[in-house]
Amino acid sequence: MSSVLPKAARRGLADEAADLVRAAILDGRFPPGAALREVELAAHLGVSRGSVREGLARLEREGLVRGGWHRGTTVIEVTAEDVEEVYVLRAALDRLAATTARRVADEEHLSALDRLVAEMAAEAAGSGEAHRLVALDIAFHDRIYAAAGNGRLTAAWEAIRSQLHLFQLRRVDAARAHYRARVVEEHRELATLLRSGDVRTLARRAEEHVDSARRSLLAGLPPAP
Amino acid sequence: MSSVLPKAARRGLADEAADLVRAAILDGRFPPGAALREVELAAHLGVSRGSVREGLARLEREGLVRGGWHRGTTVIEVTAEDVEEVYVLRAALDRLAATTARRVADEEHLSALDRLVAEMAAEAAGSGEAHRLVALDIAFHDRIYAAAGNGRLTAAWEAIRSQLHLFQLRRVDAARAHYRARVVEEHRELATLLRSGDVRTLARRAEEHVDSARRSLLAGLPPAP
DNA sequence: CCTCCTCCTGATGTCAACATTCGGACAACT
DNA sequence: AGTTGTCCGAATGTTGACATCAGGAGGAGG
Repeated sequence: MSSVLPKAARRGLADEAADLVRAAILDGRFPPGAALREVELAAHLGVSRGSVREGLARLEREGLVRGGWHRGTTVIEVTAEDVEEVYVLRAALDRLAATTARRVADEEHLSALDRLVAEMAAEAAGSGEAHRLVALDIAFHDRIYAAAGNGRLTAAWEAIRSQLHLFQLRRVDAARAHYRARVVEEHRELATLLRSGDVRTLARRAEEHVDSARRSLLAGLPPAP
Repeated sequence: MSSVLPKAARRGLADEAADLVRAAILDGRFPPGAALREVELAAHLGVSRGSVREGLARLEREGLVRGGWHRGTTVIEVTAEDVEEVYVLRAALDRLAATTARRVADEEHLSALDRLVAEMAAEAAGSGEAHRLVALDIAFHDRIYAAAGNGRLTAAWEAIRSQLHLFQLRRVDAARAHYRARVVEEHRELATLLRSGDVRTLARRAEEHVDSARRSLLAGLPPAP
């Protein structure tokens, strides 16, 4: 996840399986509501059910899937209520992350943010895949949380990160032009404020940034699913 | 939790194991830093290693234990940095939960809060176990999150709830008299503000409530563990 | 005496088979 | 016809055995 230190931490098959399934969900190969059967996944991924099970538990922690007692695991739906919940929480988390990062971020993190904005600008100018722009968007906020250096805060962010990723992908489908036009400028402003801005202004802008995303997504959603 | 329908949700052995181990940690039978060996727990609880493993994963999601690749699972330490992280995040979450609950809470939740304050007052007057007072403290905030009705927000709260429980137990050890004296009044004020208070005042008081707890805990901790 | 290498021990990671449970199909009953 | 009770299939929950790995004890070499 764009960490500074690759750390080479050896991961188990459970993490591997979680990554594969997560990628499949974000790619749309598992549409919202799809059932994720353990035996099926185990056979397809070439690992045991135990590992798949552990990987699915991880995705459940990320909020990408939901499961119940003897009721299997399914991909979450994207209802207006879900979007509302995630974005309201994200606004509070982003506000805290931004104000904290404003205090403690070092130059390395700040320049990394500038670099990401530059990449976003290049990507938005071209007409490439929208997926890549969304990935850069998420990576930008990953950096802010990393800069804040609060492990629990980062964990809370990671608990909604994947859901947000899924939502943002729908957002570009719904409002592609609008998204491309504003995404670069909004992030550039955030990067500037993080380097040398008033804390209160930064807090307000961080919340507004989320609110902007929420509204543009809700506009393209069915009102009552 | 206090839903109209008890739902009688049947739980698996993993949940059972997680509950047992969590209780043991909060009781002090597993002190901070203690190693939680899977085979040992499995034998002692009378279940298989797989179930214990899944239960430990759940406790890891709650932040009560930490684990690494082939490095086992250990109870978290209580360092000043950990306390700082949890309370800073909690302040942001509590602020959001309180302001949301102020808008959407129904009478049932509000009267439940009053009832909890009354119980706390009765408990603080007597000289019973401090554990019970802390449990009521946590339950009070559980109610606020339930009243807010945001599932993701509640999940974020539950990710630090058990750690907070652990910290608060240390807090009463460190500053027992101070805690008893203030805990009832602070919660009573929060309950009042939730029923009919200015939102901005409520938000400020919610953050101050957390800050008060943080400082009184940090005061009784070793400076550099 | 210190350093490095090797091996060993105890633990976790992984697996495939067994037991339990949910949900719907089907039929009997009212 | 609508409802209730029963049965069956398929998926999950659980288990014990096997494979793999981290960390330290011990000894050879410097």
